[in-house]
Amino acid sequence: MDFIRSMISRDLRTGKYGGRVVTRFPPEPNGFLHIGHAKSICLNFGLAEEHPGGRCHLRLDDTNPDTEKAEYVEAMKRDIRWLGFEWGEHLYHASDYFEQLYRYALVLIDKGLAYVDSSTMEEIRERRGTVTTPGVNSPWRDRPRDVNLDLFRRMRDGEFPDGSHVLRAKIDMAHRNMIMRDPLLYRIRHSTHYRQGDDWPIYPMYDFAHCLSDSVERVTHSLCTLEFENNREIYDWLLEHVDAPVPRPEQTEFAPLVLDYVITSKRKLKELVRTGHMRGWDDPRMPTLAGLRRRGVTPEAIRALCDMVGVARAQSRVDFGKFEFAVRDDLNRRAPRAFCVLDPLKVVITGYPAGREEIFRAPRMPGGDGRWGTRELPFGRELYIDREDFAETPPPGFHRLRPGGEVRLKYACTIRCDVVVKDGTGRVSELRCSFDPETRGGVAPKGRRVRGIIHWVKADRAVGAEIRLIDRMFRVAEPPPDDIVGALNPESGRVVAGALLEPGVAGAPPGTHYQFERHGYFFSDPKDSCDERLVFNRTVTMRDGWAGRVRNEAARVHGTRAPVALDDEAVGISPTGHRRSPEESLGSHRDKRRFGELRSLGVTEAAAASLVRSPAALQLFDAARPRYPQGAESIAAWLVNDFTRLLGSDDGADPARLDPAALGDLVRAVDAGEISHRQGRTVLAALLARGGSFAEARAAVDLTEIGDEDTLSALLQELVAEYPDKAAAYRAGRTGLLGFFVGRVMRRTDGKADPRAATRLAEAILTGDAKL
RNA sequence: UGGCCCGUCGUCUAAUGGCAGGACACCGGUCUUUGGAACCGGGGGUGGUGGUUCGACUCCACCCGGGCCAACCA
Repeated sequence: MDFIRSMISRDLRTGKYGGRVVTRFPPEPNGFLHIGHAKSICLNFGLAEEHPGGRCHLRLDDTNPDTEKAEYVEAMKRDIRWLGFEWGEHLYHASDYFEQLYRYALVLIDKGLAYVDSSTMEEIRERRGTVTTPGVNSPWRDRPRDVNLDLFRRMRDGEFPDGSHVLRAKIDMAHRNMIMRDPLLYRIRHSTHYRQGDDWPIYPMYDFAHCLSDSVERVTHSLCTLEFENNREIYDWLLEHVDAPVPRPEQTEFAPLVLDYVITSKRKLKELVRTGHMRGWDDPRMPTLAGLRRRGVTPEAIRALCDMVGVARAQSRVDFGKFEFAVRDDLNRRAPRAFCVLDPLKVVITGYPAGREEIFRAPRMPGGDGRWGTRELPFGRELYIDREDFAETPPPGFHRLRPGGEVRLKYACTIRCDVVVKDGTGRVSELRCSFDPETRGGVAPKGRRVRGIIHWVKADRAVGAEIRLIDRMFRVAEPPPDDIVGALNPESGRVVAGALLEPGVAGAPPGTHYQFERHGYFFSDPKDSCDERLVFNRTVTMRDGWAGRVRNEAARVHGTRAPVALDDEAVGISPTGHRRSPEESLGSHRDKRRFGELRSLGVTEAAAASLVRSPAALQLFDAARPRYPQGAESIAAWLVNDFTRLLGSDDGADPARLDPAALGDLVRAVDAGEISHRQGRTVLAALLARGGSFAEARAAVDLTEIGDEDTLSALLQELVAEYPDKAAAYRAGRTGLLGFFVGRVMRRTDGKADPRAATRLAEAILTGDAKL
């Protein structure tokens, strides 16, 4: 289960959204959906399907009139449905909320939280500062509320030209998050919107429109990709300050799908289409859903890929092999087999009468249950095989046809190459072969096994076809963003005009999948293929074991790889060549002095450095010490470890509630052995949550500990009986399993068992030394 | 140079502080009328250094590496 599904389960358990799961898929209709969107679609719509009563809205995020078109909306709907998802009645447009959004903006202005800025674009940019320097306030920042209200109304009424004013949130021009430096909320744009026409001269910005649209639709989980992490702060800020109804939607980010050899920038894809490098959004080389569909990739394969890739926050890059696997795995089940000769080489069966024809039958699907039936393969004196299935000087391991060698024509018979005929240029133009009638239909008499098996077609019965050998779009896995065109794979659209197919393929309607045996999976082009001219796109090649062997052979010949030099940076050493101590990473002299004092008190190096860096913890340290003067080292350790941890993980923990005296007492009690470290942690959590003295907190929490040997051994005996294989594995040397048994004891006792006793007993019982 | 986020087999991804597991790729084998498919088996991993803990992929600190943010785009 991924982290988003875990989060939703948790929300369902705690009733955060009253049991509702409402997601949304919010594309901007400024281009076509691509494989990257597929991940988001599968996630959002998948989540809705998984939960009873769950919904996923399709919302067109159409707040920029200059880039959006109705045709893109239609394409998006088509592509989402093709993937197998349905939004039902929940089709929305951000542009339908313009009136509501406008009113929300008035609320912000009214609260003094938004203002009309009349600076130029350049001025705004300059005053924003940089990531390391604060911005400066706009001279228009303190306009009176009524002026703002009036100006904004007039902006809405269309009184001002583009770029003359913007509406901005009034937050903080020195904010460390650049996005929070008075973000723009509205801009003036006298453009015709594809749905709203000329009704609106002002348009909301993404940050303003998105959170509010989510809120209007009562979305619960607003999922987006990692690059919006920084925008979460403004998302929450806006919902809070317009007093959006609770519970409010919450944004969660996940890693986008990044696939080797693919780009998913709509802007760049659009550019490739515009410049004619691609023949449209649905060019079969394109990573768009329309392109993939036309190439023959199935929605099932795309969904399988998304399942394989998972959902996480780590930046990741998916191996292209995963995509290919998903496609092959699906097509293997659904694509009937056929013979296709891409590069024909004539074969004359010298012993076969010229006018004669016989029919061999072959299964449409191999190894199957016969439901797919059989196909007919006419055979005669003149055939074609693929040129690459013959080698005049075969490389080692090659077991297809060679001069004097034998090969099996699949489903027909074995032939032997007797004569190689060449044309004037020295190129092989024809093979004269003899055939063995005994081997007809695949019978192999006398135990004579022929290793090579190749496909073929009968010369006068084959049907011609155009085959587009679609290949990966780029030559390199990670095309450089500044030179996409230069990285294009010139081979990705290779066209073979004169391919020959077995006759049964002749009537294939557009949009039919085939596996052309030994070549790969192909799909008759939905647009260009017709009865008069068959056109097939290669969806994916077969997995190529031969290529792998050739590769290995080459590696063997070229010797072993050079040893890899470990560079210093990779092993965590600074460029200056030495490892910095915690002390050295301290900045000021004051900090260094404090560090020295702590060290002389007996505080460890690591703890001292941490304490110096954390003023709040340091203050607690100083205040707690009088209560336990000898315990400097322990107090420091508690502060930098358990205390910091509780602050980071527990929402209810408030350091202000912690009485330093209680902390001192706590640490002393642990050191004195009055309570265990574990129990100490429990008490500390209580102290952080509710305050009070050590004695009070200690009395308030349940500190019972099961140390009783009889109870623990009985439990362990049960566990050993329950998991005999684990116990055996432990005895066989998998000592890591001790933790498994101890863990189970802890779980069964609700965390109350004494882990030391449990560990000791588990060891004794497992090794059979159970005299205790 | 700031803030936020992220580092687990080659790749993607799991593991309430308690067995480092799965998938793709790779290698080997069985079978096979696709150098395909199927089936079986194998190797391979927690970025580094400290710390806390009975026990750390998980918590703490620092270091190293990567990503995002300075559009009147989304």
